[in-house]
Amino acid sequence: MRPLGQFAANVYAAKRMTDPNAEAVRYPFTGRFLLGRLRELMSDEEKALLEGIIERTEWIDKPSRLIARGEKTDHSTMLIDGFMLRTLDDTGRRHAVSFHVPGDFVDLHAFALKRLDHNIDTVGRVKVGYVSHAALDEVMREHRHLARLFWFSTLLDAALHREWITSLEHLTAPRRLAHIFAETWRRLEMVGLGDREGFDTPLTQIDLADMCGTTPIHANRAVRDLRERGIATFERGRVTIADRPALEAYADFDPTYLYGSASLDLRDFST
Amino acid sequence: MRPLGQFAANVYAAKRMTDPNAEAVRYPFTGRFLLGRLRELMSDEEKALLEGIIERTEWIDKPSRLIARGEKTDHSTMLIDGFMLRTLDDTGRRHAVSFHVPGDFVDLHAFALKRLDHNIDTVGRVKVGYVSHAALDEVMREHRHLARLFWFSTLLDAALHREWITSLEHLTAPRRLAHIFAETWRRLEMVGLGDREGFDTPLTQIDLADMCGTTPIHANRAVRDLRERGIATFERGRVTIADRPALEAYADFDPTYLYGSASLDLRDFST
DNA sequence: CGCATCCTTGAGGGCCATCAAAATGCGTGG
DNA sequence: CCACGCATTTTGATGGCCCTCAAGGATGCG
Repeated sequence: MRPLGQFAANVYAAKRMTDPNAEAVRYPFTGRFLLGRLRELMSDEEKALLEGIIERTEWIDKPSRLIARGEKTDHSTMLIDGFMLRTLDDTGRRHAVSFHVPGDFVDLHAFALKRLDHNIDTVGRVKVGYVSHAALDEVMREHRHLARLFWFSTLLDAALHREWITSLEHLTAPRRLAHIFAETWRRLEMVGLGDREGFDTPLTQIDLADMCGTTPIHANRAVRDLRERGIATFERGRVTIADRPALEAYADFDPTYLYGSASLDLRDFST
Repeated sequence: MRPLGQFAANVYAAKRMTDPNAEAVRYPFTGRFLLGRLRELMSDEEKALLEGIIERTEWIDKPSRLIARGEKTDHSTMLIDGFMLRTLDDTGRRHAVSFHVPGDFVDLHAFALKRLDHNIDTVGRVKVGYVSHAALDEVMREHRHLARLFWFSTLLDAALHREWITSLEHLTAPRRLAHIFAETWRRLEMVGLGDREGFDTPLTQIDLADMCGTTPIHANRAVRDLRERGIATFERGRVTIADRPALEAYADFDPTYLYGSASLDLRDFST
């Protein structure tokens, strides 16, 4: 994988970055949206507008299917706290096509598509915020730059999909798992979550299997492989990374596809 | 895979559809853009605008890398004739993450991302049209509805990615190949290409391998599998589908993710 | 007619699915 | 505090899919 550029070891060291925690406090519902990516290009007015169109928030305690494939929706969902999976079912089996962390506008694309071609499933306990499509439409009509940022955020999803495809095409199951851990950790860092040793997550090994495209049994062997290599450990509720360079090397991980602020030369979105 | 709804056997039979060939004649560069999807919602003014911002067209005779990963671009590319692959390289091997047919605005997302995280490779002989980002920006500033359609078209790419992921996660190589044939045929039909028996394509078995995430050797065995089952044959330059229902059943193919006009209830994009 | 590219086939081995079963951890209720 | 049920995690054995290495055949182009 040819690297596109250097990525600072500590993504928060980059210039023009926004302090993650301050944002999350000031904008409790939407403070992590595009954090670590292009949030530094959002004006205070835009941030306030976005925060203001969250009409309702909700805690969902148990893993559940928030939106089923084919359902017609008139609102979109901001993931405020916790994790979600985007999934597709085939006979008796669930397949994950992407994973979401706080700050992700998980079904913004439903605004344009109206019906999703996939499910949105919660993982563990989550807090979500709802925005009506009518409100989105109104805000976007008046605020072209914000509309452009919304577009950008859906393009990020597509970039994640592409990386997931490549990962499925050329990595073994343990390496794919390593890739998932590496990506998740980076994305959590971007939005001010995770810590020095790893991150907390309510994912089960069954979820990991859905994400790796393997069986739970083999996912377990992949977990064991990472443990025996001294790369990472997985316990219920917690992923601990013992050796980050080894993890990222094993996964053939190059974070440029995340379009993080630390690789600012990657895009030019100031208009 | 749970079907979302019925898809007419002949996608052109649906109401409110635009005649594919007439469009391609009237708008020689962009007449297939969103054809079979939401083109019927484009006004004549919008169609003319889009056609007008194509600044230059070019025939490219040999398979080549049109845009390399990481390259900075100030224009986007409309695929007018022929086929393209979106690829990522890893050590010595190319992996395809999506496939493009005429009418696809292949790197519209480069407008927002500026640098792509993947390559754009041509397959066989292609004709492309170029649009500067400045022109795109100007058109989108004045024409909100057209801007929305551009957004929609990039969301289609993401939907294709998701289907590709699912296909990789749960289908064997011969079935993935069948899925690629089924999808390609449908998409060509949408834009007025392909025919009753199949479609012409300059894809090699090496390309098929890159698309399936297998080796060329195994791709060849997948081709043989489809031939021996009486489902489809692949010769240089031509895919012939012997048994469409068998093909689509074998591939577990449900075309709703293509968001075609024939499944109009899938989205509501009239604003 | 030589060369390059693509297609085809065979043999051996590794990754991962499936079937089967047991151990661990957690929440609930007694 | 313990008993119990349930979901999750772990391990073993067998077999199929697909990779790798190797080699030969077809096709098209200069």
